[in-house]
Amino acid sequence: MNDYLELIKQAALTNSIESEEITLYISEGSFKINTYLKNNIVHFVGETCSKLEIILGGKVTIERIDESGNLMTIAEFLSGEILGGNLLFSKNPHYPMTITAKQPTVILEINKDRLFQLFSDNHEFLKSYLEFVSDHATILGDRIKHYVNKTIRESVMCYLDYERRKQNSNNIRLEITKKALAEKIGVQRTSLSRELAKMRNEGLIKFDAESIEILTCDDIVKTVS
Amino acid sequence: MNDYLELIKQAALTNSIESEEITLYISEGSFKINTYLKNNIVHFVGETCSKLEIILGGKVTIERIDESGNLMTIAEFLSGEILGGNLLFSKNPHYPMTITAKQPTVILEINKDRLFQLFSDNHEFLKSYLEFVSDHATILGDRIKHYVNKTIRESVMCYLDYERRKQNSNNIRLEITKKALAEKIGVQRTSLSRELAKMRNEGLIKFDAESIEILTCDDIVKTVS
DNA sequence: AAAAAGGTGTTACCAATGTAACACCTTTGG
DNA sequence: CCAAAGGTGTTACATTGGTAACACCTTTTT
Repeated sequence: MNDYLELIKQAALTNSIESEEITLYISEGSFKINTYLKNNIVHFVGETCSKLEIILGGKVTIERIDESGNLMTIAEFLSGEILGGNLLFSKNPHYPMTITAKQPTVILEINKDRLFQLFSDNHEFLKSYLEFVSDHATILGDRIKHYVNKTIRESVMCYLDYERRKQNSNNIRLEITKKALAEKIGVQRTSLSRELAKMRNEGLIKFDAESIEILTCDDIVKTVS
Repeated sequence: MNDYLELIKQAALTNSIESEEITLYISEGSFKINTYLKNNIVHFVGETCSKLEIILGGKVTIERIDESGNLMTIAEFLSGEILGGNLLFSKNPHYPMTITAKQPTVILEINKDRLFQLFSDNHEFLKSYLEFVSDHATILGDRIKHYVNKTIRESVMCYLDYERRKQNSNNIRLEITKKALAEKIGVQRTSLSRELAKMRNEGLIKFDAESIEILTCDDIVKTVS
């Protein structure tokens, strides 16, 4: 249990709460720790959201399955991020999509009443909470923009640009499979494959199963406005 | 000025604030009233958001113009709704898209510090605020789902279903022009026109310049899941 | 009333992308 | 080590929807 306390103190949202308080809240049940294994479902689509959750470790994704059974990853949340922040106080507090753990995941659950109490007692906490919720909402907004990015090439460029900065190299190691990448950007695997082949023909990239090398940065800068 | 006070007392978010307080806030400048004419720009894309705004009357829309100059209406906000609620406390508080008044519009502007103070002083207000922000975020979420609705037919079905319920009739009077409808669902006018023609050929609808009549409800129910 | 502006309907053409089918790898589990 | 499962690359085909061009209306402006 103490290692959980440590994790809670590390999370940006909860680090302004005293350890003794945390212990108290856990013992009285208004804070709770849940653990999930890989591919466990954290929340089903339509489930009522009645608690705020903070990811203490691991990774969850929000996925959408359309009528034809195609999978699309809408968002990915890692340690320190919150779930349900936008839902909890909403008039229609139902998870709009299924949330799944993609790795062994530890989640802290905060009861709604306790949360509201924390807002009143701890202005620092309220400030962090608002910041988190706001950032999430803008992430969702970006996501819209991202989907308005309609061509596959644009989506690929976005991804490459992001990874290029992250890995600080033009030779990008693929941390996920191409199949997963296709799901991430919401296109067919074969269409992604085709577009990558086109980009190779045009001399923009080189690639194999494990990596993509960017040959001309100019176009990326142009495309990713 | 008194008529504004009246409007402020009517808005769901602010109706828990006492009239005297409101008057005080206005006189000290932490509340401010702004008015806009039709097609005035309320906020430019990229502008920093430093205040919360409440629409007291009129209508604003959030529009996106893509590289090719095509217009798409992302959202529409009416009296009582708030602007900037998701931005204000965000780390990157810039309006992601331009906000335009579509009618003569009156907006109440609340200073960030005053807002935070109100959260502390008035828990009812905090609750309403959280509810508003949450609902907005979920609206944005729906909007994603809406854009994932990729075929024009699906978007049209959605619109027809919505209007059918609203007007309580299968013979739907078009309150907006077809051009505007095309912008609303983010497609070319001609493509919408073509799709409507197809649906007419298939015996699903009849239409003219002012109305669309739904002939078979079944498909709508099937399409709009 | 004449002219200009803007909405509407239609169609030929084309680019983007989903679908399906297949061959070929690599990884995993018995 | 072998077989099954799952990722990868490729291509022919069909559909969707954007573009452009035009004719026809209605509304607004002068």
